[in-house]
Amino acid sequence: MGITKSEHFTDEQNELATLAKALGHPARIAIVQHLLKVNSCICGDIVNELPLAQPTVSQHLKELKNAGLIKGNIEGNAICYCINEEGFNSIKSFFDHINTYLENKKNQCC
Amino acid sequence: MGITKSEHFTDEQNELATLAKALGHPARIAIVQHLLKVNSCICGDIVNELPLAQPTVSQHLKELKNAGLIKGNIEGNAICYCINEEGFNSIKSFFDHINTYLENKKNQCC
DNA sequence: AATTAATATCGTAATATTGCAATATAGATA
DNA sequence: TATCTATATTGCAATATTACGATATTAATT
Repeated sequence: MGITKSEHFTDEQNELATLAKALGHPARIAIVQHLLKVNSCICGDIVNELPLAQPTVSQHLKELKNAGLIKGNIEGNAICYCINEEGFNSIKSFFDHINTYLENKKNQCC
Repeated sequence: MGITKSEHFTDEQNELATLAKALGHPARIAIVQHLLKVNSCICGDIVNELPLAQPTVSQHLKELKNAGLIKGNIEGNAICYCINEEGFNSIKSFFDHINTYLENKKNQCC
């Protein structure tokens, strides 16, 4: 049905899924990678970096912002984007958990 | 158009996006969390754990398997699933990069 | 061989996502 | 104020995802 039964899952599960989903498109990975590289923000530059039209990029930026993975500051008539620490911190403990698990090499099928 | 322009992005960007996308649904987060908890695998148990019908769970398991995040072993007429280290290792360096970046607190907008 | 049990696949309806042209908005500048 | 520049929003077509009933498959059990 294309409609996710969010109400049947925990808040944590829904939040992690929302964050992962926001990263689930190569354009949005590219945006995050670019922000990690140039550190301080840009926006028209992101449009120039990506092989997509300006409205499409704007939409991807909106999704990353809504998920809490990037922030945008108004700078005159331009908007400056950068990484939002909060969103990535929410993911961190999940992956820390997985890494600890994998380091202990318990992951064998039956 | 609902069709992603994968060919315009790098292999790394597409791979990370595929992995993130596979985790971009609460049911699939729940499956991974369950496998982390019970360690060795199960399958009918996963169906019982989730508030979804058996074909739906089967579909989610398939997506996680295709992404390389879980593995399945045939055990008689049952199938035993567990975490697949490889998939999660691919994500690790991306998040390590982000964590290093955030620890250096360079993330300020213009 | 027939039945049971566990899982996958098919088919389909409902909804979501992707992409962009056209247009709107808002600030800067002439 | 008119215009330019940067970004967002709207509207829509194409495609993808989600969910599940019905059915198929495969192996164990009787």
